[in-house]
Amino acid sequence: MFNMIELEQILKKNNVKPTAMRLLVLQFLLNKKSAISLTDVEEYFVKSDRTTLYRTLKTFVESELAHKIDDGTGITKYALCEENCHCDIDTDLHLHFHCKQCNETVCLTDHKIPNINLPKDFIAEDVNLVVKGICNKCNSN
Amino acid sequence: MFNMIELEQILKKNNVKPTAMRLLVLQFLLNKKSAISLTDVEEYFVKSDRTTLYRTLKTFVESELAHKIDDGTGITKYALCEENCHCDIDTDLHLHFHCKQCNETVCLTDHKIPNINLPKDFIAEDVNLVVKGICNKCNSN
DNA sequence: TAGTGTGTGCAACGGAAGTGCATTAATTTG
DNA sequence: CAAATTAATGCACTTCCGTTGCACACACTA
Ligand SMILES: [Mn+2]
Ligand SMILES: [Mn+2]
Ligand SMILES: [Zn+2]
Ligand SMILES: [Zn+2]
Repeated sequence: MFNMIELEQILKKNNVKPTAMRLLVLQFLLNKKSAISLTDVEEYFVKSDRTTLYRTLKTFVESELAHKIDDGTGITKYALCEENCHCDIDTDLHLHFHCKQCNETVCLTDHKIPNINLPKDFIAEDVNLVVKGICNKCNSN
Repeated sequence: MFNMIELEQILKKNNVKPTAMRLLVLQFLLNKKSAISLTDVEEYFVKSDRTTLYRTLKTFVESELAHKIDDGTGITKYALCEENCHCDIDTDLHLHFHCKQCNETVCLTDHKIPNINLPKDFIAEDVNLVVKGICNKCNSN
């Protein structure tokens, strides 16, 4: 996948100091196909503290390296942003899909959020679109 | 607004036994223009217990009298369904708007959720579309 | 090397949803 | 009508997750 040098560059590009933990969490996120929760990271890095991981993810979100996902499960998920993403409402926001069977949440980055007509005087600043159902993997089993 | 007889009929129509508390909560919901949280109800009915109100709302949702709204604030909101609503994915689901200023969440029942194209083998069973920003009221002040 | 700032770990807190169980109210049945 | 059954309510308690405060460790800079 990615070696440490590459991981470092990703962090530096987003003005995040490449500490050991951050590099590992970044690697973890890169290897995951679906969105992950704090608990997921916690269970993987048993040696590290929950708070550190929490703040690592927070740092990633604040530096636009990752985005938070509210998939309606009540558990906040995280996923890496795509290259050059600024979580812009018109160009970057995409659909999220939560599978009720395998309980995984995925970014459908190809499915941008459709333009939404709001009533007069409403101003949109952020949009969240989540579809729940059965994912492709679970469906073909 | 609605008198007790009418309120009773609404409950009975949805096979909910019209207890005193349920009638009052129904009335409260009917008078509210925006979606309400359990805490909202709790603060209004100080004499009643939170659990009772919690279960009242739960009963309403289960009997399709009301629907739950996850507006991304982390606090579950509730709003009455429209006449003949069955929370059907194709016909009933609508857009929700959360105002960052007044902190209110409203149902935009006229704005049905647009048809969403999913990748192959994905099955949609539920959709949640929430727009955050500034509402019409806050915008005109 | 001393000093300053940032990152990490431990502990504790807070809000909100949910559950178990006893009590009370309503409804059915003899 | 009285007894028995069922449903609703109230209180206490739990759980889960996100978050914060503070002390210590590490890293960089003067
Ligand atoms: Mn995403
Ligand atoms: Mn609604
Ligand atoms: Zn699945
Ligand atoms: Zn507003």
